[in-house]
Amino acid sequence: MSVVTIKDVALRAGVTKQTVSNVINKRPVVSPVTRERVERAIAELGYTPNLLARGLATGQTMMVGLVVPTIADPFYAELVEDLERSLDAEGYSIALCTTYGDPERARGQLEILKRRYIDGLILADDGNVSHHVDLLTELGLPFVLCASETETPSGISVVTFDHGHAGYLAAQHLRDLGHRDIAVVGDLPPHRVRLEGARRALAEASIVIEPSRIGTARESSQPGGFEAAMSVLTEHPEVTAVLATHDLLALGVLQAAADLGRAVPGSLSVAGIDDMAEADQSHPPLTTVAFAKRRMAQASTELLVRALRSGRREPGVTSLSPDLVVRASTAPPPGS
Amino acid sequence: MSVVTIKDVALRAGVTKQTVSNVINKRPVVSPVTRERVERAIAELGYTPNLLARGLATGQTMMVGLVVPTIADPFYAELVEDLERSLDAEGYSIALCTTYGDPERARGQLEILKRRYIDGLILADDGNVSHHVDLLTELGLPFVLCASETETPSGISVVTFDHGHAGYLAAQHLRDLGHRDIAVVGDLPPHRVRLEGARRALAEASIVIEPSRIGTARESSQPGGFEAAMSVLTEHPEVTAVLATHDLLALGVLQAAADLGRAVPGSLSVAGIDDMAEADQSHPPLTTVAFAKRRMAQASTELLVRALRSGRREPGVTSLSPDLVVRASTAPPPGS
DNA sequence: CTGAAAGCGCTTACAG
DNA sequence: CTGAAAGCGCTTACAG
Repeated sequence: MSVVTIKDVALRAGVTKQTVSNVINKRPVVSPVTRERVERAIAELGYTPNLLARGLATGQTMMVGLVVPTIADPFYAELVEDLERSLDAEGYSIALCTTYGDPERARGQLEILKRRYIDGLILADDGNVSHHVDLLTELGLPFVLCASETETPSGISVVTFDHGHAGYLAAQHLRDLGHRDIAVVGDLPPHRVRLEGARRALAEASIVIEPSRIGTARESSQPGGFEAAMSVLTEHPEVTAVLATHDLLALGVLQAAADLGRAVPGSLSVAGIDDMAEADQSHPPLTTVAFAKRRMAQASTELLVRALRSGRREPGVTSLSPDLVVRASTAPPPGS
Repeated sequence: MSVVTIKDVALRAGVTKQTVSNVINKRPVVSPVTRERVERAIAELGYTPNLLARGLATGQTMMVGLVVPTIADPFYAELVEDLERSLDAEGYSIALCTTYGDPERARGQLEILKRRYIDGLILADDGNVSHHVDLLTELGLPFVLCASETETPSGISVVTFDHGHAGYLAAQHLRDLGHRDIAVVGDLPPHRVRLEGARRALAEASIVIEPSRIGTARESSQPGGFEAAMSVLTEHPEVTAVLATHDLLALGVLQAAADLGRAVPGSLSVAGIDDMAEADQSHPPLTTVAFAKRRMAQASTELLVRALRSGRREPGVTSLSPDLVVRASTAPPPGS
């Protein structure tokens, strides 16, 4: 345990500690020869500034809090890893907090972070946004919100994905393949924006999604997608492509297609949205629209760092564009 | 941003700050009436001690570093989440570092953690154990190592799983179902201990694993398991059960069984080891042996906290017992 | 360009 | 049981 302090360095270099401090902080007020001497002393002693003390003196801890509902969900795990990477690149360390979606726990965690005098924080929406936002503004820390959903509270910095464009891209892809008889599986409230985007893409080719071809899933899950797909596909065997508003639903659609003897993509094309890890491993691998967590991480970091440097809030919504990922579950309609 | 300090509280309560400090730290030297007055002032002002300042004064930051190779791997993600939970329960916050398996990066991260004066750290083995151990002892911080593999450097605190017992449990299960013609897929160097355990269990029923029935996989992956299983099962069609030394391999075995027209578990039983998330979602769901990350997290936390309190190292290996998880991929051999 | 002083917010002996 | 002092390791004006 090296307990070497700035005082030791000063002693060894034959100067006072504020001169050492000046050298460390690269203040251009130190004569080259003195600097050189101090630097040698630092190297010889293996000195490295105590961040706690510095934090207390400057009010800057170079530490940011990361608040996520859980890390067991791969989406958040990836996001946290990407955030760690981008924040690390800016010199910030990370204090990780998980809330399990519990507002009480979140409050406790935030209290502690505040007592640690972190510089700011990034939190991933876990559905309790409004609650957290109140709490956060109360704490007075700069923060940015990574919103996975479409609701975006105003007056704060939020980074989100353009869900409408996601729907647009998926539908555009199916449309460009030549599909005209397209069904939608999903129609869950949080996916409405995606559906609208899909409508827009199809409208460009004068294709209208018939209401009867929209299968409302009871929940965004594989079974949910399965049931909805079974019902839509048996009622509308003429459908050649299904757009699922989430990969989980799409996985269920794949299952339904197998049960109905519809080869994918030979007889039926299936596209999802999200690009979760499983999308890559389904049979066949799923064509989908990816939300790039890394970009979300970078944008969030950038926003926070800028706010930290400038010292003022920059409220507003940054909407990230998703990417189409074409895999093997989509093809032109049969007989084209 | 509440900037209320101990001084403000003292002022309001009409005492000096060290009396406030005494109240906060529950030192039994304060008269009830003074305490009451101080506590009211604290409540009224919403005072909460600055952990940075306290850390500087006491040398205790109540912060521990968590060093893992990645969080994108669900194993580590779960472990980190469980560690966060158990450490939080002990009052510790977490500084998260990912190394990506890069020793250089690990060194950098550890340097920073040291400068933050964290109290101790827990790190998950990423294969560079020995490297890290040197670095860590050099840093002089109390730490415990979560070793997922079997190699356990001595002289330090390490928590690991009993891999031999894992193999034993899997083999015992197959044995007790009545299987005698058992093949093994795996045989990778890191899985040797598991294989030994399996041998032990089978030996108790006088069953010997014929060397020709051991399929050596080129790597611990689904394709690796598939290839090894194809070769063993075609050469030894009499085999009624396969023990894979890892779930990934077992998933490959399942695939091979499907290709060979062997129904699982009707015609062939398959057991894995690890209980990764996918094991629950295969067809059929995989019988396996689970390594309880939560227990690993708890044991590690306990060890570290004890070391922190006692102020001295407690080197040694804590070997955690795994659990058999029976799902649908195993059954008695056909015709029994 | 360098040094003496005060302060960040807390705690820890140590007198009274 | 309470208060005055010194210190944790750093930084920030401010004289020289």
